[in-house]
Amino acid sequence: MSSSCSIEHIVSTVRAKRERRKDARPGELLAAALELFVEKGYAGTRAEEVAKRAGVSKGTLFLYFSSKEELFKAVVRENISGRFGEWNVEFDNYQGSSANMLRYCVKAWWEHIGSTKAAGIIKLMMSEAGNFPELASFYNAEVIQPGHELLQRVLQRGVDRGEFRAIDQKYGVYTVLAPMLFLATWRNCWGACHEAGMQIDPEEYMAVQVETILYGLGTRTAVDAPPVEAAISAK
Amino acid sequence: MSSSCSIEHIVSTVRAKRERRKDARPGELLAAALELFVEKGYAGTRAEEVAKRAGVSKGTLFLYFSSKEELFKAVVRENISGRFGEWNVEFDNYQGSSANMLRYCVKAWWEHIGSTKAAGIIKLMMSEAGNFPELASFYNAEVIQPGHELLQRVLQRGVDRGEFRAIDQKYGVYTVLAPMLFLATWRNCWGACHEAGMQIDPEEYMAVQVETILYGLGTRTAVDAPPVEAAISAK
DNA sequence: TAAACTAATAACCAATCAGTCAGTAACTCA
DNA sequence: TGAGTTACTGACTGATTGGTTATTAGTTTA
Repeated sequence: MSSSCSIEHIVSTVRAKRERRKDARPGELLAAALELFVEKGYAGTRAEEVAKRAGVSKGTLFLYFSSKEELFKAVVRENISGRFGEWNVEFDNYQGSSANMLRYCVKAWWEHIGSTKAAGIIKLMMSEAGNFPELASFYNAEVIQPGHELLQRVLQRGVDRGEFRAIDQKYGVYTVLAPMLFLATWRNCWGACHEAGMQIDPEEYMAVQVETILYGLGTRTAVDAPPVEAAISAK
Repeated sequence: MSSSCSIEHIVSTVRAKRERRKDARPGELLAAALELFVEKGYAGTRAEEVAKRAGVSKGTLFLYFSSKEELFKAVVRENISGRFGEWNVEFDNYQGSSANMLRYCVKAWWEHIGSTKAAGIIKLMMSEAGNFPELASFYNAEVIQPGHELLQRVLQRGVDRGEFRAIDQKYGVYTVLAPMLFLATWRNCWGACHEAGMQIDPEEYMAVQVETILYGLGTRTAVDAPPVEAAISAK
């Protein structure tokens, strides 16, 4: 009795241990690799450490990715989900003021990119662009250019409707882009640093930046408009 | 005659060849190391490559710096010349409008930091802060905090004189800081990338940002003020 | 139950690289 | 001139690490 019972127990335990489906493995490896690459850079990350964090052996890693460089490329590609299609649709259907639209864009960006692991990719590309030119131009074509275009449409809409003053076409987008990307990189760089004044509260930071930007874009109503939260949730 | 002459010639040639003073060597090594660390990151930079770029052997490098990590620390320290003392003095003596003062600050920062090799340090710290916590907190104490304080003084002056509207004390500085640091890092990350739209013209970029910021800070006169160049050179 | 197949491992190998050190060339000064 | 000093070199070493492979454990199928 006790023998068959214990054998079954062992079998079920072993089975539970291997419960993870086949294709869970690459995902876990990619997640572990993203974290480590962002944390320690490409060269500073050890293949074995990635494997360990994913709960497998080094051999398994090379079973799924033929080399460290392939793993790196997969990490970047995996995390660049071109969300620009749906965002452009949202843009086309938006009815409200351009000020609120910009507020909404910034908030959406923060929720879907800035505050997620995808922000790590921004830091990663900044750190490693020089070492992976092909990846850099892929990232440029897939993320940077579409992002610029979308943002340019937003600003242009404001200008066309007489809500924003006309500013430089090319460098105007950076007025919005710079504070956002700065926040994303800053958090990923100094996130582990707990010195005084190093930590940025994203909500407060963005609120201050957006309102100043809107003020700077010439929408006098901006200062009197409802605060960000209310404006967004109302929509 | 000819013999003594030729001997002297040889001697002088040899002497010229070794003309470099002793303490030129560490400087050359630090310069080479800065370039390579910024380009390829800490882990990706080979000690021998640093030595080669400085025109010496690897042995010589370790003659001047006891380890790669010491070299890295020296590179960061070397390029953090606390210029904040003199800038604070300039601040105290400044007579003009706060708008022009901010324009001047931005221009000075660009000339002395942003456009120089020192900007590479910014990227370097962002990439490696996680791997060198002690250096990160050194950089924080030596650069980030003094910088924030100086900028805060500038903004506060504007508020006190009724030139700027009162904005958040803590996050207001980022309105100026973010576009500047973003520019510096952007150039050091994508500088080698010659894709369309990747290159930023610093002058134009800064002009657009500063005027938008000033507009955003509530100085209605900003848009009517002379362009940056004129405003600075007039002072 | 036995053979065929799959997923994963851990020991292993070859290349790389930080750091060392025995040696050399030029220079100084007695 | 030659002994001692300084500045430097480059071959060498030991540790690390990307990548390979022989082997094992478990599953499926017949």
